Amino acid sequence: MASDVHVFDRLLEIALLVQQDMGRELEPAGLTPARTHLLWEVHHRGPCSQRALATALDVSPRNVTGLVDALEERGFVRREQHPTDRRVTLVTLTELGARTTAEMATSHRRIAAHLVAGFPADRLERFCTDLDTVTDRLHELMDVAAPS
Amino acid sequence: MASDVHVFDRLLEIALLVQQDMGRELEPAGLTPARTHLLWEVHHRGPCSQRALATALDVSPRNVTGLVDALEERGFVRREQHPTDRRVTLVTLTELGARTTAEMATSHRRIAAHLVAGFPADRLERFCTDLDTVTDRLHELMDVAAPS
DNA sequence: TATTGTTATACTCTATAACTATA
DNA sequence: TATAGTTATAGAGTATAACAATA
Repeated sequence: MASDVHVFDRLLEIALLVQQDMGRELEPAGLTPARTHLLWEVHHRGPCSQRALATALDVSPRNVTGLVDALEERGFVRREQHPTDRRVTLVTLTELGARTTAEMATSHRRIAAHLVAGFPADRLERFCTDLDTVTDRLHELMDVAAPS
Repeated sequence: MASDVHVFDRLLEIALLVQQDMGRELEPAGLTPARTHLLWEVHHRGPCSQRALATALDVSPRNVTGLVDALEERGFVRREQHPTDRRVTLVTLTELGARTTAEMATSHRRIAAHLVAGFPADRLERFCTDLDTVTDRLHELMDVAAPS
């Protein structure tokens, strides 16, 4: 049963499932996948400029404007002035945003725990190592192939 | 290094990378991710009704209409009459569509082979088994949680 | 009456290009 | 001159609702 194709098909399937899961219960609150992704990024990086977010998400600055607009309108983030550079807008989490991302993190942990429940320590260890390898090679492929 | 959270983060990362990769060289030809997904489905199922595609892709019938319109316009698929039920439109691959999906399959095999290159047989075997387990559990989670 | 696909309408995500305010 | 963010415009993906043709 173990074959190369199998691996790719599985990864594709997993990609679809994970994507579907991200922000399914969140959509009612206006947290679409793209907005969730941005919120998640701010959660990890702390207050940051929209420019930085555009780069991090590999998306146009214009797009970030729209996403931040929507998130601000719904109370998840706040736009603040950069202390020294007046061109820059700093995006920060509101209390609601912080609470929401904290819940997401908890949810991720719960899901991940369920996914590998019952794996003996050494098996989990190997699985993580292999996942790392595959991820690294995917990154390589993307970077090498990217320069159109 | 091996931990539950690690697994989820990796899967999320992989999801993003795989998604990005799917149809990057194809976009110039008008093959966006959603259209590619539909094309891929027809490749696997053979000629099928738009209704069946809507169900398979978990998407509205209206959406399928648009995707098939675009694919037909670009010569990847053809609409044909169902032999007995005149309500039904059968979507089939054109020669171009068949050639394109064949190339995609080849590309998948090449990528997958690279991802697990150098894995000894038993390690690949275990990795596939674990991927299967994780995929199955993801499916479970989605199905259980889905009924809103 | 139920089903298939379509038209109508609307919202989200995304991009490029032109513009404003600041460095 | 270069950078950060915005307005303007456009294409793609998605959904619901109403409708036509067919079963």
